[in-house]
Amino acid sequence: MMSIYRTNTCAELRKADVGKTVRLAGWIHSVRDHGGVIFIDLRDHYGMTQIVVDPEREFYRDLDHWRVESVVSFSGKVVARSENTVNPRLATGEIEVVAEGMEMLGEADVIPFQVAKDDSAPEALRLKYRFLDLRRDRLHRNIILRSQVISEMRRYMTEIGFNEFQTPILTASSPEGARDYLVPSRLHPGKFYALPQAPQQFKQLLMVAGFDKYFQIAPCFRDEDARADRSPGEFYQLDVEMSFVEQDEIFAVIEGMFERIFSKFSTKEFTHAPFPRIPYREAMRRFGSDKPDLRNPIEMVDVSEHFAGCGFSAFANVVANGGVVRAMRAPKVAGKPRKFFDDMIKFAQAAGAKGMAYIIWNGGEVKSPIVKFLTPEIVDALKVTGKVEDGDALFFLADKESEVMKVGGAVIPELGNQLGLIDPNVFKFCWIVDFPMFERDEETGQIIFSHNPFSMPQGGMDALMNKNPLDILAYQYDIVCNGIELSSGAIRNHLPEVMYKAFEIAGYAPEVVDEKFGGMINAFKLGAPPHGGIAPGVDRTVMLLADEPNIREVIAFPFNQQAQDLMMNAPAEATIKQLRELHLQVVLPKKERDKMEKAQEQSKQE
RNA sequence: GGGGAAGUAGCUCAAUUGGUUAGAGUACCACCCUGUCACGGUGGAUGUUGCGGGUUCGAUCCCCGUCUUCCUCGCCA
Repeated sequence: MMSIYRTNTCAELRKADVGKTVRLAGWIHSVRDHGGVIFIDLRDHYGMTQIVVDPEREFYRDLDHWRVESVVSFSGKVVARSENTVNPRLATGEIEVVAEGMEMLGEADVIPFQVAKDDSAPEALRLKYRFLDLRRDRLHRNIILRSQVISEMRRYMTEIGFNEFQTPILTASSPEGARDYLVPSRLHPGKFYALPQAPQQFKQLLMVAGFDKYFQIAPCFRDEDARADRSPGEFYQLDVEMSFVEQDEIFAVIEGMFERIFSKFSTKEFTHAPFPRIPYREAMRRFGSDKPDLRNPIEMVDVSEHFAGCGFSAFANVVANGGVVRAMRAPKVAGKPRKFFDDMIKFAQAAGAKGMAYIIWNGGEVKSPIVKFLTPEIVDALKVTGKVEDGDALFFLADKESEVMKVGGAVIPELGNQLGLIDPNVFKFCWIVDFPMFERDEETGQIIFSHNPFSMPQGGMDALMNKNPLDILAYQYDIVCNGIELSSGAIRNHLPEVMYKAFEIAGYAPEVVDEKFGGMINAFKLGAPPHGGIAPGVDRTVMLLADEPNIREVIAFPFNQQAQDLMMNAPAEATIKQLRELHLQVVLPKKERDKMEKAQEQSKQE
């Protein structure tokens, strides 16, 4: 059906349309008033078309303003532009529309920041006027990309036999994990629903129900603080669960999904399946991180044996006391000024290191503050172990292993960035596998679950009965791209006996397990298939594809860092009536009370 | 909850060592201009320098407090 507002979009008209009478509607992107002739760029979702207006036209004389971002519709004739006025940067640049009539559909006031030009407005303002910000090219494209990525995920999952399900948004609080968002119940005074942190239990129950292959573009809610790559409040994940599978079968599904998405929506190179699998402990040892950026060639190698009993007592003592010395090779830095090395040491110290040593190999000479304490044999051995080439340097960290890993995890990306070793034009994926099932709490000394208590321990019951708990690995994995964790997943523990035993090791009696996870355990007692899954983050995936450093740039209506919606003014106070219906009473912390009293005083004075 | 950075016109920024009338670009308003596409030109209006206090003859600048925003640590099965 023909629209009364337009015959064509602003991206459609070409030379072949010359002579047609058309009607276009959109936003006034820019106005160039030359006195005798006025050019208007009319913009809609699809593109832009130049409108030519004769100022003698009645509709022009009657109008006070051509204020940008007003919504108007123009009728007129499509005309070919003369050769020297064609705009090759515009898809419609070979034609223009000579306006014969115009209708103002939605006049705009003065806008708080520019839409047409790159006006770097502060984020709070952009969030308050998000609808304006979303008109801007970059953000508009990001949100479209997000929509297309989600469509493609659905298409892929459906094609390979998965069914999409919906799970409850109002559900029960889960006792472990992140902080929940709670929703008070009106019918049940004093009781609360919780918004799901993830549909974890539901998707497992769908497997127990025999549905075999589940997916959902699932909203998840966590009341935790924000980061650049973590939006507070809510986010979306491609939630996946499969029955009768082993880890590798899940990997194949997800690798296929990422291959599909990244080949379709990015021109950059990316890792093809199978993605490298790196055991957790190896990743920590080599990169000091369980989300390594594999674009960065720098990693740690153990050189403890070379420093054991050496003349550099600071390092020799660390080794003698059970610590480690690890080296990181910085390629082609021999020409760098002293300041580079001093700054790296300062950086390491800020990350918690007591210090950082280095040795530079340059044209057969060795430069280093510590070399005078070392024999030539040790220096040569370090060169071999560190795979040093002439012009390279080694940086050394010595401490307890956990400290060295922590500092190395900070220094490695910093070195990679500073030395320009990270190629922005590739995506490097990897799986981190074999997470430990248990770890020792450093403060209390107790054995605790190190990640997910519901993962299947490798070796099953036998391992739980006979192995040192700290040596037991779980079928638990992460997928990482360019240093960003896209998802965790696991083969689940579907055997009640194994579950009770795992919880027993972590210090939970069977009654406690029944009380907290009774629903799941009962389901597992009535015939549960082996199953597992994963849930790659949609926001982070789009962030990578759009090359955006901040997750808010790929979310249409994000919270700010304080978990507020500045446009809708959320969260907001509830009315007395609402509170009464929900049987709630608000008790503000003192700080907030003081703030409110102050605000009330001020409004009284006014 | 801790640490860091920032806060000056609607927006982006400047303002010498603390110095007298706080400037520029852009947006806005008026006028001029028939081929621009970030059009150009002339002129105009626009400020509680986040807020409160202190030091000083004098504070955008120094000090204290406070608020806001971003980044970060904790947190994120």
